[in-house]
Amino acid sequence: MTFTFSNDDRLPLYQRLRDELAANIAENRWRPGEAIPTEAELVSHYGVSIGTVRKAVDKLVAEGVLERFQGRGTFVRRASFDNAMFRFFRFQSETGEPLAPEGRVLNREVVEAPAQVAQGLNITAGSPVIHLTRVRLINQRPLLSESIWLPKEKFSALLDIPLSEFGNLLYPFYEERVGCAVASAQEYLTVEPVGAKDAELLQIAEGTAVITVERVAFGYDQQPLEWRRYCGLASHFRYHVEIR
Amino acid sequence: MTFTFSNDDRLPLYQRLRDELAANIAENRWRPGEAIPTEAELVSHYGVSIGTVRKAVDKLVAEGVLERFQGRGTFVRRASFDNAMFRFFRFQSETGEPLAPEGRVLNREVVEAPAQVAQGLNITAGSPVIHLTRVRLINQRPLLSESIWLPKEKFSALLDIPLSEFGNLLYPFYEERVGCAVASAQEYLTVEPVGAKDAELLQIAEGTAVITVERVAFGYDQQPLEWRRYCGLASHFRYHVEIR
DNA sequence: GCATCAAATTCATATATACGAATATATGTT
DNA sequence: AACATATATTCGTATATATGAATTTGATGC
Repeated sequence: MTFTFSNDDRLPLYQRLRDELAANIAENRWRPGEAIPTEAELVSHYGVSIGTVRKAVDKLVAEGVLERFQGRGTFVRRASFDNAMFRFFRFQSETGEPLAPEGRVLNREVVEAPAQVAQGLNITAGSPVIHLTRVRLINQRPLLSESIWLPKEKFSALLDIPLSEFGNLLYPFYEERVGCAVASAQEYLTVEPVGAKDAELLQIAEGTAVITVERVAFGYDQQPLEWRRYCGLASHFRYHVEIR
Repeated sequence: MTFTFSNDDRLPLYQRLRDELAANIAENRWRPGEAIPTEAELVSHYGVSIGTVRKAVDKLVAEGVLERFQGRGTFVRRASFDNAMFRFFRFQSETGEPLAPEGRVLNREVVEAPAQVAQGLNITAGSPVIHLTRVRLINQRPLLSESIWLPKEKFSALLDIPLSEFGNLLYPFYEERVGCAVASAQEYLTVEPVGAKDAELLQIAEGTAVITVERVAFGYDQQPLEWRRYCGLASHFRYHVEIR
């Protein structure tokens, strides 16, 4: 009744165990926010030593997939995109107020996936997708203009929900209504002159320099879930990196 | 004749060992590119187990300070800033040529440190600093305009060297001529309308949007060595991040 | 119910040991 | 001198074990 690893036996054992653990998350047997089995349980289930278990878990912690808490357990980490709006933009609060960002979906339509969207979502061009137009505001001032595309098949449940119920954060909303949790994302930044539609939504002059971000969001199974493009005034752009 | 740790004994042993190893690098006893003692030597010198040594080294590897090579040894990592020019900017090569970037120092002067420079270098405002004006070119086209400040005291050797000998990469040049190796850096990005001087150097119209980067470079002892501000056309800006 | 204390659970630290893999060094052969 | 081979060195993987720290759970008393 010992576990037999299904993957490549040329890899070190802790790597193969890492892959097994990751598969449990990708295939939704272990869900975000939940505890995975204890180290002792993993030892007996997989028939490896505690050192190997810890090394495999170490890797997944470093990858941001798991989170450990001494005395409590090891949990599937829920990716936090709460502050993604502030990753590249800073909006000064006059009086140091909390700066609660609001999200407002202005329009929803089903369209055929444009080429770039289809490529990002890894679907065939022309497949039906849901397209959301959304603005992010602080103190009623529109600061980011977003265009969001979702595969219609997987996200069709969103078509029956009034736009006013979408709330300020989309990813928890997706998870709640569609059961799709976002695990990671890739973002690509450029600077562009703003187009007519975004200019109107942001209440700025057409052609003003904006930072344009294209994002693909992935599930725990690495499948693309959402493609979006958003932009905000370049004069609000601020970013910091450490180089080593 | 056993080693006694000098640091806080409330910290775990591997942490304290990490700090001891890091101090050897910060105080220049172990130099970039060189091998540190073998794991077996560290075990006997510090009187700890191999597991603890490996955990301490693991940390420094994760921090980018050390580099391990199976069968060869563990080395102090030399930070590579070769591609820093391409971290935020992409310049298309028409024919897919190698794109060899050139660096050209146009001017060198000794001035009193402006407030922002002094703050970045952690010296008192008004202290003497060397100010370099430099452009980075590809195929003779100026693409980045740089302003570089160095503490005069530490870098005075640079004042005797003809500007033509500064070469295309400054950090290896600093290390060779001044003995100061750069270990890490912090960069802060914004988008600005270009000023008159930079516009002239970049041969663009004044007021064009440029990405402005402010950088503080640190030595292995975490002391600031260089402060610079550089800018390049915002239309050349491209950046990619992964979010987890 | 509620607070308090004890016990159990769970991850973290530290040591010891054995063997494997990658590389460098020494040796021997031609 | 050049090459092949054996040996030594050095980091990598895997196991076993003991103890400590942080947290949760359960028992107890009021």
